[in-house]
Amino acid sequence: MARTATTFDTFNAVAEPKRRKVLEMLSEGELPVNDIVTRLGWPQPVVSKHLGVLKEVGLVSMRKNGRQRVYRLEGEQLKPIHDWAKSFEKSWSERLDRLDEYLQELQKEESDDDSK
Amino acid sequence: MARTATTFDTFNAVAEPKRRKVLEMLSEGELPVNDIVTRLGWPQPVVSKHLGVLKEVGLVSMRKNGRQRVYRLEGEQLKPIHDWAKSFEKSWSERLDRLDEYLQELQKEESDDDSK
DNA sequence: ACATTATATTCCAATATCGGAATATGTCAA
DNA sequence: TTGACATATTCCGATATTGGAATATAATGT
Repeated sequence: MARTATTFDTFNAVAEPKRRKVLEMLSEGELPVNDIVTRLGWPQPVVSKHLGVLKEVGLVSMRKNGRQRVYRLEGEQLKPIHDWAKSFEKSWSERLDRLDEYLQELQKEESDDDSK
Repeated sequence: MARTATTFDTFNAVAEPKRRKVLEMLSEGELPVNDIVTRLGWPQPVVSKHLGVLKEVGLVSMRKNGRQRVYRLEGEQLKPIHDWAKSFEKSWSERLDRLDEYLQELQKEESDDDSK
């Protein structure tokens, strides 16, 4: 068996750097394909293919406007990734917690000084 | 050119469902390989290989203990993913914002009723 | 009907993947 | 040293990927 298909889920779709770039670009508003092509400077088929993958997993939607196809970000689809990563938050915030405690202790000492 | 290497970055490493499973398991505490093997029921080489990828990108670290190798989660490495996804938060919270407004409006109407 | 514009699709080569089987390496114990 | 245990590595087959080139499709204007 080979690697999990790219179109299988959001995690795979987003693993490709170029696709993340496209999503970032679309986060500022919907865009027709050609705008993405000119802004990013990639060959048009490359852009279309990546948009195809993103559409397949629901990360973008498409609307026809004349002969243009306007793509729009569907950001809710990124929430599962956010939530999954966030579920590990504890493991990177522990250090900050300790820093917090330290700072609180400093403050306490300061107010002790004040009360003198 | 083929797909971006799995060992290239965290996003790719985490795109594989089995590797996410391993990370979730390690989030409860460090474990030697064999514990992971028996808990997940996967062939030992499969587990070792996935651990290898995770170690390569720094998502886990390893410590020798006798003939065992104990793996530990390095959760800070997931923060970039969290932050990236969070940067799109606006696009999925807008609906909720609107829902909030709606609910607040409902409440206001209710208290108007109360005041009658 | 035809040319033009905008985009998608197909075919291809090079490459990287994942899992399985077998085997190698490393560590301890007797 | 020999054996048992824990884990990593190598080799392999089947498959999916990405980008490029060429081409197909679709919509518009003349």
